[in-house]
Amino acid sequence: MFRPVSPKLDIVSLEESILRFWKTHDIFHETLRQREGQPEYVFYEGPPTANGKPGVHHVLARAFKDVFPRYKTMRGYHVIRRGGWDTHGLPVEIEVEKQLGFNTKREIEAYGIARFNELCRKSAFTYIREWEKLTERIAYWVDLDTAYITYTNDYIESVWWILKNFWERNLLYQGFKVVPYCPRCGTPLSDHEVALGYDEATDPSVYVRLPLVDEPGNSLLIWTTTPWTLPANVAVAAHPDVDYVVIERETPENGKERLILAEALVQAVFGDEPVKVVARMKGRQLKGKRYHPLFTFLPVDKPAHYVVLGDFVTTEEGTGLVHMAPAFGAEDMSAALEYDLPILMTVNEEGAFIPEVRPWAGKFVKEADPEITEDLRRRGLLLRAGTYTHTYPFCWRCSTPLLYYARPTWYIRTSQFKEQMVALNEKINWYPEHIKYGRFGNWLANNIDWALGRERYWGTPLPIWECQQCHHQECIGSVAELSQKAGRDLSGLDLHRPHVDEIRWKCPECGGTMERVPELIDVWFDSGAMPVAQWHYPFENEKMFKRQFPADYICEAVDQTRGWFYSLHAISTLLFGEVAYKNVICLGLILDAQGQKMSKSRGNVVDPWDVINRTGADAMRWYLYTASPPGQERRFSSDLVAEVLRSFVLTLWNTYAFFVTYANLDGWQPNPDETPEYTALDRWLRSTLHALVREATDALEHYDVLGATRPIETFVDQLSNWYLRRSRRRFWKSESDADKRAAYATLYEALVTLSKLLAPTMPFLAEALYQNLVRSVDKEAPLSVHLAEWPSYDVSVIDERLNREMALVMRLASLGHAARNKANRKVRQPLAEAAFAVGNAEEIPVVEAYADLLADELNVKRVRVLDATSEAVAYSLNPLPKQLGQKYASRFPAIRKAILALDPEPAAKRLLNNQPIEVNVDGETYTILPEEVEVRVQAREGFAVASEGPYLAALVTDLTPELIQEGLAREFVRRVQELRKQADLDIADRIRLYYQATPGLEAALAAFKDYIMGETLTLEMLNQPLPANLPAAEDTFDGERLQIALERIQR
RNA sequence: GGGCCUUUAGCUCAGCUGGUUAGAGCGCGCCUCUGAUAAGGGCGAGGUCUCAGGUUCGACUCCUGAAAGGCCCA
Repeated sequence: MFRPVSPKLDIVSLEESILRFWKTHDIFHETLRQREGQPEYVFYEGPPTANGKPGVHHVLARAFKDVFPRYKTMRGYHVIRRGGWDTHGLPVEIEVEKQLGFNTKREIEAYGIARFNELCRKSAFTYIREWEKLTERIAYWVDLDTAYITYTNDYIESVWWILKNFWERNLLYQGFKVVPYCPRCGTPLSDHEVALGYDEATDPSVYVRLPLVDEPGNSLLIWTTTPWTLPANVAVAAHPDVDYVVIERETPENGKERLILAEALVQAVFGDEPVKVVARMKGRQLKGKRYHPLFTFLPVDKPAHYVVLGDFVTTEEGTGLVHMAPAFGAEDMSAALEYDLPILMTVNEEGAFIPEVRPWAGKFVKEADPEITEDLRRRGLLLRAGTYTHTYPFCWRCSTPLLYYARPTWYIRTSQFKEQMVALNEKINWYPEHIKYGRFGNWLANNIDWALGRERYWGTPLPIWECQQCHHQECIGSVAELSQKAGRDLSGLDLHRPHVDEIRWKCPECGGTMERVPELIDVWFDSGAMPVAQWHYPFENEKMFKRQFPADYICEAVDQTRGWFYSLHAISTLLFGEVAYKNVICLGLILDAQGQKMSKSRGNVVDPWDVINRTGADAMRWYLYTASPPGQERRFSSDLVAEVLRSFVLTLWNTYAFFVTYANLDGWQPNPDETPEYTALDRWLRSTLHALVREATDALEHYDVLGATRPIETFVDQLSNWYLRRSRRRFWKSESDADKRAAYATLYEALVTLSKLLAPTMPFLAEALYQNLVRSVDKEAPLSVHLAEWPSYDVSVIDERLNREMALVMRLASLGHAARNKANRKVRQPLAEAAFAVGNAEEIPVVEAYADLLADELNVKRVRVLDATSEAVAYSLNPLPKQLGQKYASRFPAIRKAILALDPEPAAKRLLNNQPIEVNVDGETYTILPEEVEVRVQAREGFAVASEGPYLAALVTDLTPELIQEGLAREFVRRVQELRKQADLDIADRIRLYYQATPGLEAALAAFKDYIMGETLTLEMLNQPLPANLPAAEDTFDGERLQIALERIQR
């Protein structure tokens, strides 16, 4: 016996009970124990930070991460799935700062780094319970008990080992560079962090005059969107080869003025205003022209305020003359080095003007922009001020606009490995593929050195110590090495600030004090180091590390292209000259139902729990797999998931419930010793099923989740709405013969196979089916579907021809229904005959072979093929462009025309007899083959037909008295069944039936008494007045009146 | 400004290496079927396949350009 199943499905409580089952039997760990010693399939978990609640996008990533480890486990691999937590970095610090109400680094230092970092350590796991709950509920099997944590000493020590390796190979260096800098966080950002924070910004747009010293009345005209950098101006750059002009214009204030700018930009700057060009010159002729400085807050110790030349100057916007502030721009800095210009640092580390810049001292630079502009206006130096909207980088965490700012910082020489990183990328399979040479490939090809240093508190300290006196530097690669330097055992030392900062020793060169440099490292380096650091390699676990490197599979969203995907790749390339991962699925972003990005500020964030509690985790997972290709951004809403439940989950569930109900009624059990006598329908379903297994397997081998799931939907639809519908009678009939057993065996095989095919994607439903279908009858079977083997397919069962034939039969059945509809003949009314036309000779036997099936489906007494001399139709020819076009190319239109000009009747007859026809075009004869022309049929007047392409169904709609009586009998049966249902009888209950009917109906009932009694499980059928107190019904149909009542007969 | 992606029915998506009548599901209207079904079947309304050029006997599909949206980078 199978456990009885209700067609009503309470999905949420079902899933919860399966969670308990997995927990009780520790199935997850059992899947690992079972595969101990088998080949490894390596998966890396990209560590999330648990200081925020998990959202739908995390469910997306986790759903996709989960598929392949489960699948590979079923294929026999040992798949360690170690979780991980990213715990360091600014996001954590910012949360703690908020909690403490801090805004500046000074406040943190006053509070104490030790106490601050303790809070960070706790904060990193604020929502860990939420993460654990959600992870478990969506059945993402990952080992959180042994998860690696980036803040542990072991993890940090491994990171230090990597850095020491780089140090010894001279891959770490300190540079003074203009970097994107967050004044609020007080630290430079790496390029991939900058990449996270671009947004639309509206900045001032100001045109400023710089009067020339030696040519009174002439001014250089510059343009900038950052007025705050003007006090640091030391030069103006022109392009040597660009044409510049001196123009003369009227001014409201003082009559005439002359301005110098690029000729190409005159129109853009002055528009329709009439200006007169009074001179023209190349940029190089401007070189050395001196101008009056705009501001003189800081002294200049070198020559400044003259025109320099630079190739970076463009004429795409502005004036073609670029103002240079070396402290605040990369190009400005390189020009300053080239021309030995002074560098004016007018801004402090918090992004405010220093005291020397008197009018705006202490003011955040961006807030000073309007005042600076006003100051220039008052002094007559401002030509025009407006606004300019462009994309500008903001801090990815705190949204403060970044400043480009000259800072000393540490770098990794990744650019030296550019070619190797590009070459290794060749070995990685990217899904979708375009990322490989697109976004990721371009990023690698334009690689610049990795800015590693962070001037912050909570993170992996950069293990470089420097002598305060002679600047001798040493890099430390392990705790043991540090102990040795310090001369004491430091194995218990917390490797964070401020504790590591307190370790000092005597400089071996000069006897000064070695102190750690102040920087931490970029947290992306932490995550990219996980292949090594999760095992505390090379200090221990060497075997484990080697077995678990590189990863076969990783999966994250596209925003990790320059994040984790890059940090893994860069570190692995530099350290081992090897890829860190072989296959990677790169997921698109999640949008709301309107296609808008989900964000807290828009208030359109969907809480994954709302979806899970409504429709269950499986339906949510399934939606994510099937809705669109994984790399594409996708819309998401609770309603879309609910549709999955209705159309897919419930269809499958009801098929399953049907099977269990009838199998139990018949006491059917799978019997491996019996070879079922399959019907054509059974063979078709099995053929389709085995083809499905092949397709899903191939898809998963190629990391194609969509290709492994959508075909299952199609199959379930065919299973339920064709196989089962057509087989209902076989299950329903009372004798238990070979035909019935074959039907059970077929349906059983399909359901069990489905449970396995669904195991990686719908782990709950798969388990529910498996437990009842397999475990309840076979105690030897693996305890869980997730411990079972992935199904194999039998090529000999796959019969492509049978699949094509059945597709044709379905199509003809559909046309038959359409013809009935047009003729206004409901299906319950039997008709004498249905005749079909098909497009070519090969399809004719198919109709004959499936005549019984079609007759039953369409409720007709006879099925036949319309013959070529048929009564119902006229023929037309449809030359097939695919075949003929490819064969005859440009002659195709003429040949087509010639075919259409033929007399269709004889031509069609030849073609349907598989004979060629001939046409003449321009004196040449062409032989046209039967497969090159489709024969179409058209209805003649007065027949009930429906057609599509070459296919046609025609019905004989004349009714004989017998047919009418049979129709009445079926109407009667229908009413009785309805009443049985209303009376809440069991499917197998026998009944006594009372009826009263008008004469026409009464005669029909008498004629079809046996049929009726068999259909309705009636043991006694009494034409009597209805007894009181029994379930009863009355109805009028087809002009007849009927009263019925029934009672159950106790057995 | 550059790179990548997307644009097909009201919605979510198919449409294979070009083939002449562009499909499915959901939703809507009408009809129908049912002792597994929360369903199924049929018919209908709903499409300038974002736009403009080009290649071709033939373009949703290939090429060029443009537009809108998204992501990424300057």
